[in-house]
Amino acid sequence: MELTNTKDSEQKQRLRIADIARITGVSAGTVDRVLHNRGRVSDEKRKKIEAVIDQMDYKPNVFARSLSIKKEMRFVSLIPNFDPAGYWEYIRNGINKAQKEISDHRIIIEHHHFDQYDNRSFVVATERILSTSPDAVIFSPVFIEESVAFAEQLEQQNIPCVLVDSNVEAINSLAYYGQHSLKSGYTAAQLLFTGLPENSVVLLTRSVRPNGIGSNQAILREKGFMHYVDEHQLQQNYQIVRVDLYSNNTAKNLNKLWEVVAGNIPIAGAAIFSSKVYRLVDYLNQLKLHDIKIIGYDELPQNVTALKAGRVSYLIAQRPEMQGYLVVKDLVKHLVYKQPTHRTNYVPVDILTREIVDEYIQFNRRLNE
Amino acid sequence: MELTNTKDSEQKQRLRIADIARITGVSAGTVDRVLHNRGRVSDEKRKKIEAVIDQMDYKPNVFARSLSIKKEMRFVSLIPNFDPAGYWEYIRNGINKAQKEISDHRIIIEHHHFDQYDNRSFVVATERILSTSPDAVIFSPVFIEESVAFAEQLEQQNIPCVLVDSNVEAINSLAYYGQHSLKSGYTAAQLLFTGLPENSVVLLTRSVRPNGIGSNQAILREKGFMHYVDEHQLQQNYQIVRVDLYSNNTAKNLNKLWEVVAGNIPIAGAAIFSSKVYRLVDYLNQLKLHDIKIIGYDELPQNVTALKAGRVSYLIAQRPEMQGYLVVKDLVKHLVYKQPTHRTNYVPVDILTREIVDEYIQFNRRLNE
DNA sequence: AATCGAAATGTGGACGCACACATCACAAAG
DNA sequence: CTTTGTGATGTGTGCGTCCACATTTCGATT
Repeated sequence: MELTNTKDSEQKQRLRIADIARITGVSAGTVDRVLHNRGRVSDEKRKKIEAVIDQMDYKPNVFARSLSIKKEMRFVSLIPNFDPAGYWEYIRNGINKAQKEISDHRIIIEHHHFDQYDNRSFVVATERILSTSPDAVIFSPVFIEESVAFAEQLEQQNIPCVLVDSNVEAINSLAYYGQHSLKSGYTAAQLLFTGLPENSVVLLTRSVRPNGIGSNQAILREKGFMHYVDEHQLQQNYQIVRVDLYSNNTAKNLNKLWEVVAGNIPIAGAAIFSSKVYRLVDYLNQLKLHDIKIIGYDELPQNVTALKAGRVSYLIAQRPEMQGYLVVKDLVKHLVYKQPTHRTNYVPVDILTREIVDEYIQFNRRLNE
Repeated sequence: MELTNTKDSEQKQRLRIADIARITGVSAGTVDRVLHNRGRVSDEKRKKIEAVIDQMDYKPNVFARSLSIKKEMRFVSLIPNFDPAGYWEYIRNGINKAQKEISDHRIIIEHHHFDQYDNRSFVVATERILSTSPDAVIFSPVFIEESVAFAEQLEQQNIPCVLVDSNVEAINSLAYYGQHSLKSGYTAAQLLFTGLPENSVVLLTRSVRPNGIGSNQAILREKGFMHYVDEHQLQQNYQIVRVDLYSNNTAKNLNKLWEVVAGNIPIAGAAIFSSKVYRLVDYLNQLKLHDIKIIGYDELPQNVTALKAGRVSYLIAQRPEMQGYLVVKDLVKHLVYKQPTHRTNYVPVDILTREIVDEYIQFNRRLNE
C-alpha cells in the first residue's frame, strides 16, 4: 500500500501514422497498408513498420477513426409489436439509443414487428426482411422453429444476426443478450418461498397463447422455479397449482382462479412468469384476495404501481434497454470495427422491491439519455 | 398496434456546416461562430444562419466534433488506497476505463490515494492536489468535514469536482454517483429478517476505525437497517446486538463475538455494513457458528466465495466500476461538451444470491472491457 | 542496352468539426 | 492621404481510413 501519487500517463504526444512513417522512412500510405493487412508491402519494410507499431504501442485516435469510417449499412430489427409502455418498447428504446450513436456512421435501423401470439405473422415479417437484403438483423426468437429457419436463410445470404431477450442455441448468431431464464425462475422461487407460511397453495400463472403454448422464456423460467421447489422438497409443504391465463378472456381467467380459491386451502403465494403481473394483481383484487405474496417480471409502470402499493413483493427485471443497446453495439463492433464479440451474454437477474425500484428505473433512464 | 414496418431514418445525406455556409452565402467560420455563440457576426447574417440551422435541423457529426476538440486537461482522482481486489480497486477500474476513452482528447487522470482510516492522510493529499491546480477533481468524501473544507478550496480556485461512492450534500459538486445508503440498509434488513426464526439474536457488525468511528456510508446503512427494524417492530422478536470489529485486532474481535455466543440465545442472523463480510464469516467459522444467515456488501472475490459456499445469503452490490466510469464521463460532458449533468445519481441497490452472482460479475466485467 | 511488366511505394483528396490565425473592409485618428 | 484599430469574415490544420492515381524499383525478356 502506498500513499504517494502516481502518474499513469505522460503528457507526451500520441504517436500518429505520420510519425511511424517518418521514423521508418516510408510514406503514410505504406503504414496504412501494414496496419490493415492490405498487402503490397515488401517483407523488409513491413517488418520494420510492425516493429515500430509494437514497440511504440501505436493506438489509432478513435475519434479520427470513427470519423473516417463510413459504412452506409442498413440493420433491421424484428421484435414483437408492443402496447405503449410494454416490455418490448424498452428494448426498442435501447435500440434507438444505439441508433442515434451510430447514425454518423450512416447506419440506419429499420424496425419490423410481429404479433407475439401469432407465429405466422413472424414468418411473414421474416420473408419481407429477407427480400430486402439488409446488412444485419436483430431479432427476438420468440418462436423457436420459425426462428431457426429464419437464421438459416440469413446464414445462406451471409447476413449476420444478433438475438435479444431469449436465446436459441441452435442459431449461429453473432451475439445474444438476455437473462438466464432458469436462474431467474429459480430466484423467483427463492424469493417467494422464503418466509412463506407452509401448508398453503402457491399459484403458478403463465400468460399463454391461444394455442396454449407459453413463450420460450416463460417455459424456462417455470422450469427454474420448479427446480428450486424440487431441490428444497417443497411439494410436501405447499400445494403448487398451475393456472394458465389467456390474454383475451378475463371471465375465463377469473373462473379458473375462483376454482382454486374454492379449494379451501389458503393461497399464500403466486408467481407469474411474464410481465403481466399487474393483470394477476387485478384478478386477485377482484376476487378479494389481498394477502397473497406475489412475484413477477419487469418494471412496467403498472407493475411498479402494484409493487409500491405492496401488492407485489418483488419484481425481477432484466435491463431490456441495455439488451437492445448492446446487441446493436455488438453488430457495429463486429461489422465496422472488426473486433471480436461474445456469443452469449447474460444480463443480471435484478431483484426489485418497492423501496429500491425508483432508483433502479431512474438510473436506467439516465443511462439511456 | 401495427404490423407494418416503419422506416425511421431516411438515407439522405446529413447537413454539414459547409452546407449551411453554402446556403447562406457565408464561410464555414461564420457558421461556426453562430453555432457556438462566439459573437463577431453581423445580426443580419446571424439570423439567416440561425434560421437555416433550425429549419433544416442541423446536428453536428459527433465523431468529427470529438476529433476536433482537444482539451489538454488534467483530472485528479482521490480515493482510498486499496488492497488488491478490494472495493476501491473496482472504482479505479471504472475511472481507468473512462480514461482510456478520453485519452484522445488529451485528458489525463492522475491518481492520488489516502488511508481511509487516517483523516490526516486525506488532508495531506488534498493539499498536494491543490498545489498542482488540476482542471477537475474526482474524490470520495469519506471524511465529511475534511471533504467540505477541500471542496471549498476547490470552489475558490474554480476547480469543479465530482463525488464517488458516498455523498455530502454540503458539497457543491458537479455530480455524485453512489448508492442510496439508507435504502440499501433498509433492504439488507428486509432480506435478513424475511423468514428468520424469532426469539434469536441478530448481530449488527461494523468495521470501525481505530478512533471507533464508522464510515459515512456504514453509518447511514445501519440507520436504514434500523428503520426497517423499527417499522416492523422487530425489537420485540429479536435481540439486536451491535458488535464493532476493528480492522487490526482479530483476537479482540473474536472475544467480543464470543461474549454474544455465551449469552445462550441462539444467533440467527448477522449483517455487516461494509465489504469485509468475508472476515465476519471467518470469525464465525472459527467460533464454529455455521448456521447463521449472513448479509453483507460488495462482490469482492472473497465475499463471492462465501456466498457460493452458502455461508452468506445475500450480497448487496453497488456497481463500483460504473460509478467510477460515470463520474469521469460527467466531467467530460460538462467541461468538454458543455452539456448539463445531474447532481445526484443513485446507482441501484443490487441484490445478489449464489445463483445469480456469476452473471452479475461477468456482465459488469464485459461492460468494462 | 532497351523495353516491358508487375509489384512496391508515394501522393493527395474527401470526410466534418473546432479552433487559431489570416485577411478584409471601413472608419477614426494622425 | 496614410496609418492604426476594430469588428466581420474567410482559411488552414489536425486526425485515420480508404480511395484513385502517379511514380519508382527491379528483375526478366527481347
